[in-house]
Amino acid sequence: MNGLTPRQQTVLGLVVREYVSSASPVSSRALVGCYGLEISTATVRNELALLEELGYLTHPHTSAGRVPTHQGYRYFVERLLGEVDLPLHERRTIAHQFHQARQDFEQWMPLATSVLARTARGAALVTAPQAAESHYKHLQLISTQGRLVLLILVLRGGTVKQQLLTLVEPLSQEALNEIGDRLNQAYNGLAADEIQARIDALPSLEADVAILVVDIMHRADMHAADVVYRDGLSEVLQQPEFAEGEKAQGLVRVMEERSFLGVVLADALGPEVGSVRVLIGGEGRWDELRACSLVLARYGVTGFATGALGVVGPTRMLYGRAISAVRFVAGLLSDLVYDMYAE
Amino acid sequence: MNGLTPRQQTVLGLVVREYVSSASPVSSRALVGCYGLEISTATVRNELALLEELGYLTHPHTSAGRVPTHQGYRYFVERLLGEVDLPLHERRTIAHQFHQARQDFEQWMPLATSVLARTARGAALVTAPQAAESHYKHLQLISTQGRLVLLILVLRGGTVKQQLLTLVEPLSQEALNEIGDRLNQAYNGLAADEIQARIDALPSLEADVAILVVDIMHRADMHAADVVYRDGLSEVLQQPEFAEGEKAQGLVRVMEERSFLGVVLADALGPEVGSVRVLIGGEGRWDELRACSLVLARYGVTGFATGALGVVGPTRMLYGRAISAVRFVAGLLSDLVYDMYAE
DNA sequence: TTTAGCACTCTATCAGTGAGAGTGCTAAAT
DNA sequence: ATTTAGCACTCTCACTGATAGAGTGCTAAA
Repeated sequence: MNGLTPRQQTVLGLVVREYVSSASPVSSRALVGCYGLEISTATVRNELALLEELGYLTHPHTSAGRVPTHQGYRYFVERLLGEVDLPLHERRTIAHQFHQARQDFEQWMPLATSVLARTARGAALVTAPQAAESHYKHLQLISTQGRLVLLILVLRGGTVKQQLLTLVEPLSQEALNEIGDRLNQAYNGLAADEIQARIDALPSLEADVAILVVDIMHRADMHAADVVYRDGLSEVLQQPEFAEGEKAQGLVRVMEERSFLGVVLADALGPEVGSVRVLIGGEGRWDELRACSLVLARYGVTGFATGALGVVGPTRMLYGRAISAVRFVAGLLSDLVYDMYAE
Repeated sequence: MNGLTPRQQTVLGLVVREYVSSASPVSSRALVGCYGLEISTATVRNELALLEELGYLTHPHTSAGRVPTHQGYRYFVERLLGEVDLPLHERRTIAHQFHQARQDFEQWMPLATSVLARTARGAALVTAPQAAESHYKHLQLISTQGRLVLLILVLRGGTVKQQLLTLVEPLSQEALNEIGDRLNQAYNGLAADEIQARIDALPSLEADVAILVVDIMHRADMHAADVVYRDGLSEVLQQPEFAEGEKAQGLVRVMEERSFLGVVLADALGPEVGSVRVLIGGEGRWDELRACSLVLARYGVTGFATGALGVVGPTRMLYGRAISAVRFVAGLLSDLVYDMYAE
């Protein structure tokens, strides 16, 4: 069903590349002039007219050059782009940065986001890895002042949750340690529901803490994807398609609104770690994204912990760079997650 | 040195209020018509001309109404606004939300940011509270797999830092607990430098961990303000002053760029918790902020832990709302920090 | 099948125009 | 001395042609 002749593919590819780099409609003359085609402008015009008829290109108006349609971009991404990869020196630089930050947990997400934004030349979004299901690893109760206690809960995979807890009456740090030790022995490696099922057997104080722990784990399962790291928004807003404030505002809203992001990520990616997905112009489902493309991937280890990451840009984006950057960074993050979960 | 007559003050105040609400230059007719002044438009025009001569107002062009200058806004904020406060029902709603989130540490910053943005009708920025100096509270080493160990360090004030640690050879969880216990006993309440001074006395394994702890604490002291919570940017971009993409981009860059924020916050606020500061049009020092005003405050407990928060908007912003919102939220956050540090 | 040539269309730009808004000034009124 | 009415003046904004330029689509020849 690949209805395009080789020459049509060449022409379509050139139109996309030229439009991506110039941001203005591409004329037949520009194609022949800049890319050394061995055919005349008239022939190119015929091909362009045909490609337009097939739905890969449009006309802003009668006497303007051609602009790719969403369908045109899709064809480009799926059939013309081929397997792309970042240049070796870039891959090396990035891998080195990740290696340096390997031990420093808190740097992972900001680093990934900033690297992704700069490499893909777009606005980057990264969500923290979320465990498929939280598993208890370690609890520590720390006495603060009077009846106020700081509860630190470590989950499998290294997620740390903290919560305040007000006791009915003050307890010594030793007493708190004992409670912690008992719960740690009883619950190590269990999921929230399994803990829930064993609460009855506990004395009341431990039970209170355990209820809180279950509550925290449930919340962690629900809301982990809420934390979204962003970077590179201002770079994207420099693109001419966002010169009008209204367009710019649309993009900013997409980037800012938590709920929307969650829906798009879930819908476009699904729960499994897999290949890079490209979403062009909202793909008919999201009107707010009509002018934008997203390049998305899920990283991590399916069944243990995964997160999502992606690049947002105008439909006229550098798909090659974006796709390879997303794939590469997703791979590096997956490695980090794998190290944390392999047991 | 208050050179303005009462009537001039009234007129200036009305111009500011009207311009803030209408976003277009204010004519003498509009002032008399909408605010029921008992004087004619001609008299108002005389006053306007005088206020312009004194530098409080400008003219976009000959036949346009008046627009406040930065100096005009400053006079308005300092002398005409008076003591403002949020309406009681709003204060109650916000206090209630904070009360609900009191126990849930991780909610504090996002909640404060979102409340601030919505209440002040601007873009909100909040930095996490940073201890003046980190103090050791508790260490926990958690065995993960093989030689990989998760180090959890709790600092006074409830800050939790996590870091990976690769051992030379695997150790059991019990052995790790013993190391943790020994360090906890030795270091409880100490600052990084004090720990540094006592490392020599330790066996080599403990010493390695202690070096890492000191390193983490130093990093915490340096970089805590790096984490900035943001919200409400898209609302501000709806304002007509950001209709051109270029202006919008300037604002987004200010909001996104870490380094810049740090400088502004440090410079405009200083290290002490104090009253609300208003920065109008960059105050001559920051050109990127020429079209923006910031309403800033430091919250927390001076000498223990403080953070900064603020609202960014166009110079034509609702100063009354913004100032009272910033003050109120700063107060609530200070209370939370106080609870965490009072010992 | 390709190409040269040409008519045609649409945009972007510039100057010109008239309506409208709002001021600044002057002279009269209080 | 202050306030006010009246009016001339200025500047913007929106609309209107008119023009140059870019680029296509079509036709007829190679």
